[in-house]
Amino acid sequence: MEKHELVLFPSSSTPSYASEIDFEVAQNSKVHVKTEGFLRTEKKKISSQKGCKKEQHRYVFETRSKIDILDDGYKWRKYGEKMVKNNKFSRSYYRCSYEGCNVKKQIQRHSKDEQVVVTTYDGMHMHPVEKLTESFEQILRNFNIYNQFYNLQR
DNA sequence: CGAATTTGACCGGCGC
DNA sequence: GCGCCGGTCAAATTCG
Repeated sequence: MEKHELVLFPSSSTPSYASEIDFEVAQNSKVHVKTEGFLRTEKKKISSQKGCKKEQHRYVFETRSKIDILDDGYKWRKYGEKMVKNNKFSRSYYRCSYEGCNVKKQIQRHSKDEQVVVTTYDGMHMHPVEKLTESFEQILRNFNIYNQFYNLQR
């Protein structure tokens, strides 16, 4: 059985909650999801609005998979790529191409284990997904559940 | 030919 | 203040 590993972890030191889920995304393909309070809010200055600070959500997950680029159902437009220090792989910057949607994500490979892809999401989509790939439909569904759960708790 | 990507320039925050 | 570092812009280029 081919096993993917999907690990959600907080970027802040204080996780809001933790959970662990196993589910199958396809026949003979299981995904193990480890969640340790993956959402945090952060104050971010928006340059266009002087001094105005905006709360943004951020969550990060690592995926060990043969697949390099994870298709999460959203349409992304690449806008940058940068070599990061102490990492032999570059980091890619994407923005959600849905009109008015300000969600961004970064993708980079783990410096130690090059089989691990680290994906960082900034912001939350306030519009429906445009497409769903079969293998990641349930992952997405879990994301949405987590987002709703988190919003209810605040 | 319009849209997406590539890639060096640019910019702002932060540490020294 | 200056230079490094990470993030973004945008012109050129490639792609569909």
